[in-house]
Amino acid sequence: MGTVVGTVEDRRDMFEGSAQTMITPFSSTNQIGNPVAYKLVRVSGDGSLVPATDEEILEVNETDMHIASDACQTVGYLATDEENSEINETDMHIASDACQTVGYLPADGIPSRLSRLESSKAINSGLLQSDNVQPYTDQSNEEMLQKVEQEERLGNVHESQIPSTPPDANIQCSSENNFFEEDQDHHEDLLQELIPFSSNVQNECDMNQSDKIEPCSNAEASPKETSLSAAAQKPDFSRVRGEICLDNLPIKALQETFRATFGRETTVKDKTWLKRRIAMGLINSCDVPITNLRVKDNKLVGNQEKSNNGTNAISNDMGDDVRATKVKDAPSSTDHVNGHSKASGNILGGNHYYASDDYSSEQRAAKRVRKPTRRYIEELSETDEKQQNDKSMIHSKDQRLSAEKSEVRSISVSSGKRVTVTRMVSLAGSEIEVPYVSHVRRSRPRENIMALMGCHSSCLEDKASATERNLNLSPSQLSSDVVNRDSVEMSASRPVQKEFATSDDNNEEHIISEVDQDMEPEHTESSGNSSDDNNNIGVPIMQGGTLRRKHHRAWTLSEVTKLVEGVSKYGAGKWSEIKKHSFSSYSYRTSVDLKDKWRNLLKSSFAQSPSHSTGNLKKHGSMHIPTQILLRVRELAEKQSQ
DNA sequence: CTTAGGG
DNA sequence: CCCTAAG
Repeated sequence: MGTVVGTVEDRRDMFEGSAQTMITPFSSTNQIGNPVAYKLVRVSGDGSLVPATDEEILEVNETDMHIASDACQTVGYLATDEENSEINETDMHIASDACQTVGYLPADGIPSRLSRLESSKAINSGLLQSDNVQPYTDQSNEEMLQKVEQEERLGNVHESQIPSTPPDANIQCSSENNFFEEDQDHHEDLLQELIPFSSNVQNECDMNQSDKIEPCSNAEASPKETSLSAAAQKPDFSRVRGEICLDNLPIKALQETFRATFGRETTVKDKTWLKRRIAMGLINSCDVPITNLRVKDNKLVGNQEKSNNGTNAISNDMGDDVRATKVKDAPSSTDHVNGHSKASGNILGGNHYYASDDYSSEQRAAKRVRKPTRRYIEELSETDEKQQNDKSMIHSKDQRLSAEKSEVRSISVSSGKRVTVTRMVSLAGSEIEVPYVSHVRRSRPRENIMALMGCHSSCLEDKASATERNLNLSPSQLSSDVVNRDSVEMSASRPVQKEFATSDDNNEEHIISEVDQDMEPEHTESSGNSSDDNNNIGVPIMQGGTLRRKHHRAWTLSEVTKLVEGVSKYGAGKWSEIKKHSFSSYSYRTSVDLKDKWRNLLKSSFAQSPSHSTGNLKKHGSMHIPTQILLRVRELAEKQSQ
């Protein structure tokens, strides 16, 4: 790595020193050794950029992050506790629509606010949203860009377009974030875009990283620096891209790039989003067979560009640049993340698309911050468990945030409404980012998930594979990673499942139950059930040995009958006996189950028998147990008690 | 491991 | 159903 231009420090200085908010980095124009300068600009009607006035700036400051635009996403990187708290304190009311802004916060204390302001400003001004936005660049740059843009258009005309993709797991992310609610049009677009990638959480992360990096990238790159500086004078499209300075490109250009990169068109006009996607594609190709290895935590990303070919592209430079960028990141990430070469640092932001992104970027951004240690993680999990018990913890995400100091947290505001805090969880050696949700499940993974997975195998598989791919830090590890896959899937699937289910935890169960019900009929008892626990349910057992919740199995009348018989024969409390004799064929009914069921029967029988003649029927969904049986149960119960 | 109970 | 404390 050679000279670094526009390092964090530089930026900080910028922030502190000048009233100007920096939105657009002059990456291409940066001279080595010169700090990156950002200028706040406004896009005027004709698409030209107008430097922000002091008033505007002030306005921004006053805005305090209340962004009304649609679908804006702001990401704050928190490097320190202070910052975290700061953010927490501040309300981020962002309602946006497809904008995404990322703010970098230096580890030291640079006011998080600034970054936000940056974003908000940009959004407010419409920079991100307008199609014709021209990056604020040098004249030469502008020219170049325009040219490039034209060229790209021409060149890319023939390219295939895939307007929309079938909704899939990705949606989950959006749904999670209330995407739909905000702005449908935009969101739809976004969704479309997201879908393909959603499967790959990691991509998201990568995207973030790249994105994040982008602004600073020029400064970072060592090897390319020379070229960069040279390029600075004469921006060349490829060059620009190589630098990953997508910032300078107009939306159209970005879209083109996107198309070139992913082979399909994008309707998204969100610059940030586009940049991200592109970067993602370049860095981590999800779909690209040529997998690059990315060492998540650290350094290295050997990546290849996806199919940049189409466009002028990103060519080699891109790769290098990216790498360089990564490298730069690497150190920081390495520091905090953990020295483990394993690079367990894969981050999955299943639901929280952005969150994950944030996180990753955060890592990079904040050198000081260290990734949660394993121990820490454990603590966290513990905390979570506690949380369940303690409600106080639950809703106070913010508090938690502040409370957990050393931890790096990413906060993402999606759709402007919710601030999501994520935490890292380690699964099978890989770390996964999990959203902090109030209703975090218990430590135990649910089998339901598996069921879901099975049902949506296609989606899930894709996801899984994608995830896996991404997760793999190094080629060699790929193979080994498979082991982790399960866990990964689990984590990944969760979000997905949510998607399908519409968000409630319970959904999963319901879905499964449905399956069960279908196969359940009484006769099954005879032998079918006996076949085995897993199959019957239709829920494959989880390979990894991950515990999955027993699939909910409704008790059939026959089972109840048998149970009653068993009780009468062997007596209540002899569950193991009963199980052995009467339920030998039902492997899925354990003695505990019998006991529980009996308890329920008793309850219902006593509750209901006193009632009227028709008392058989229970109001609720529970199965109607014939009065006879209930009577018998009562009888037995009384007998037992005696 | 089997039971009982609480969750 | 899950989890756990007790025999």
